[in-house]
Parts: sequence; structure tokens; C-alpha cells
Amino acid sequence: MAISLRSLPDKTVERLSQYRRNLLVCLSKGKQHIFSHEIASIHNITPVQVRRDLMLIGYTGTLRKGYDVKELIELIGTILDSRDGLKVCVVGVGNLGRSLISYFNGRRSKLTIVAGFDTNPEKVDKVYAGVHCYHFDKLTEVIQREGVTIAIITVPAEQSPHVAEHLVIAGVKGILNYTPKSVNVPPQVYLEEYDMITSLEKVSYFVKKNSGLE
Amino acid sequence: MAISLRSLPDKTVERLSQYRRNLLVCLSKGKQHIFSHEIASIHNITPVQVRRDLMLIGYTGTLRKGYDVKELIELIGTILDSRDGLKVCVVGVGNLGRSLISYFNGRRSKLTIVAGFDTNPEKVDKVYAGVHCYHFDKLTEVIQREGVTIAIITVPAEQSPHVAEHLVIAGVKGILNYTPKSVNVPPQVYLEEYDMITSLEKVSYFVKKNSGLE
DNA sequence: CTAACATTGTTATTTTTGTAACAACCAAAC
DNA sequence: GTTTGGTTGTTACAAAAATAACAATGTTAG
Repeated sequence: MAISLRSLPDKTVERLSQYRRNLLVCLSKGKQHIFSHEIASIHNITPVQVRRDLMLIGYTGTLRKGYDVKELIELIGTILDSRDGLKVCVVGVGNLGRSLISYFNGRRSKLTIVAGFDTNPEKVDKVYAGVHCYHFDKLTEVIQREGVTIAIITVPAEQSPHVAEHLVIAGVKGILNYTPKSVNVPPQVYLEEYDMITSLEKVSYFVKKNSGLE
Repeated sequence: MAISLRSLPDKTVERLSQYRRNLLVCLSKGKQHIFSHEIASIHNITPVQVRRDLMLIGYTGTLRKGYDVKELIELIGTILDSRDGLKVCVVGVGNLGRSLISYFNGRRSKLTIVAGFDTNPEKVDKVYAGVHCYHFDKLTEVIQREGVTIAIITVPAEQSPHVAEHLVIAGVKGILNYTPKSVNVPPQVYLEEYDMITSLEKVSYFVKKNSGLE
């Protein structure tokens, strides 16, 4: 299916993930068809943008009826999901790490968190929301044994470059870094970084600006 | 200072926040001057982008010496920070909420988390990392008494629209929504939303694509 | 049967963001 | 001195993303 492999815009991928989650809610409420303006209003965006995204994945709705909810969910699945799913690990089982683990738990998804890592002896070999926490020394071993391809970094900032290096050596293909310190990976590893402090400072900047504060 | 109020590009604001944090690290190590390519390599971006950002805030370095670390930190401060700081609250004191609270605690910053809110009776009136947790019923009262202008939403997804509505009524000027359900706010309230599941699915998509998996 | 309407799919335009190119500068080397 | 080299500041260009415009369609109302 050529179209699903042609690279989609970043932002479209993000929205597709969100569409799907809300479509599942609609489906569970018995809704079978949905209009672009309905999807749009759920996500506070414009109907045009929804239609454009769906155009990019080659989905065609029916006039006057809108889109078939179930079909659309399945199509997004073929685009976003890997056939046999992917395995994920979390490095750093602090508050944030645990919140991610419990967040994903119970979600039917092609992504599963299969391991946590930490150096704190009190956490090692405990189980958090169904996920076993290993000592950081076992990183490579566990990643290769379980076939983990994606890692989430939630360790203290200073350690993230070191952690990322090990993850790359262990062979992960994608990294999601939640520490404020940017990490360096080779081009074949996909990297996404998010920093909560930056987001808060951004909100603060625009609040200041909108209020006309000096 | 007109230039600091002219609206900066979103992405520039984000990077300025990050520059500052790393500049503080440099300063604490005794580094007094820094080149654009040094800043760039810390953040894994290009030197041009750094220079462009600094141009936009009107900062001029010295040739051959680069930028004065201390001056630059202070300038970014005058742009990002409000004079007397802003107060922040966290609605939803679960794992994520607590991780945010402890994350910010101890940081010297113009932003301070002054209150948490939850409905769970076991959490109400407890103190987490120095932050008092109030019952959700006290939301408006506490926000107005303390002069809170920014709120972070970390409740279960279904509740976020309801929470946002109350926050707007209570008078906050900026909201950072960490739930996967988008909320609706009037235009004078600045809204930033981030959804961890979406980020993970995005990484997954690009891992799949890069690996040439079907 | 025809006209009006709501909705889709697509192309065109604008805005935002990032990248590249390059002149200006000045310290140091020779 | 003058040339070389590395750095900044700025302008010009390119890419990505969002928005607008509009033709096409088929259902419903009259």
C-alpha cells in the first residue's frame, strides 16, 4: 500500500493519532458516521484541516453522510501501527516514568511498555502497573531479549545523554526524551524531545504579552 | 522596551527558554563567553538558528568572543519573565501532577507552583513537595486569593473540559493541558496542549517507516 | 423535475519556520 | 602592513504547515 508509506507530514501524523482516539470514543457510543466539522469541533481545529489530513491518507467519505467511523479507525490503524506492534521501555521509574506506565496500561494498543529501568535498588525488581523494573545494567540484555524498539527517557537531566548513548548501542530505533537536556542520536534513530519547563515558560510568555504586562 | 513586546515566533520563545537554562549551567561552570556554534551544539541545532533567534531579541555579541553569558541570560529574563513572577496551580495531583510539582520545586524561577487541586479525600490537605493540595471545590477561591494566572491540567481525560471551564471562570490567563482531550477556551486565554500518547504514536510511526516495515 | 443546500475533495494562497548565502568585522599571524 | 581565519548580523531563499477558495456531488424540499 504505497500511500501509507509515503511520508506524511509530522503534524498530520499527530492529528491522526488524536482523531483515532476520539473516533474510538464515538464508536463506543454507537456513532457510525461522522462529518469533518464534527471531528474538527472535538479537536478545536477547522473542518478543512480534517479533510486535508484524510485526503493525505487517501480516505474518501460519502457525501451527506460523512465518514464511516469504523473504516476510518481501521485505516488510521494500518498507517500508524506496525503489524505486530512495537515494544517500548521506560528508562527512569520516577514519578513521570510511573505516570507514563500507568497511563498506557489498559489501553488496547499496538504499543506495549514491556520494561522499566532504574538504578535505585529500592525500585529494581519491583513491578509498577504490571511492568517489571530492571537495573539499568541490564538495559542492553533486556532490550535485545524482548525486542524493544522504542525507549522513553525520564531520568534526571544530567543522565540523559549517557542513557541515550546506551539505548542506541542496544539497538532501539526511536527515542522519546522527556528530560530538558537534548540528546544526540545517529540519523537512523528517530528522536522526539519534549520539555515541560519550556512549555510552561512559553505559556508564561504569552500570558505576559497578552496581559500587556511589562 | 518595544522589541521585547513585539510578538516573537512560537519556536523562538521555546528555544530561548532552553538557551537560558543551559546558559545558567555554563555560567555556573565559570564560562563567561559563548559562541553561537557552542549554543547550537548543546541543543543539536544549527548556529544560524541561534544567531537568528538572538537577532530577533536584539542581542548583539562581540566578534571573536561570542556572546556574554550573563548579559544574555538577563536579556532573556526580561523577555520571558514577568516582573513579579507568575503563580501556577496544578489541577490533578496524580503521578503526573506530582512529578510536575517536584520537577519545578527548587528551581529558581519567576514561576512558582502555589497550589494543587484534587477531589480524592486522601490527597486533600496533604502537602506534596511543599505544595498544598486543596479540594477541587476551593478552586476559584484559592486561585483568586493567591492571584494564580496559569494552570496545568493533569486530571483524567474526561474531566478536562469541565476543569478548563472552571479555570476560565476563576480567571486564569493561561492553561497547559496534559490530558488527551482537547479543551475549549476563550481567545484571551492562552492554551497549550500536549498529549504523550500522540508523541509515542508519532515515534512509532516514524520507526515503522524508517525500518521499512509494512 | 428543478433548485437549494450541505458536504466532500482538491488546488491555490498565505503564513510560519528553517536553511543557506554572504557582507562586515576584527584579531592574530606573518 | 596585509592577509588569513573565524565569527557575527542580515538578507534572501526554501520547506512545512495552515488557511482559504471553490468545483463537484448527491440529497432533500418544493
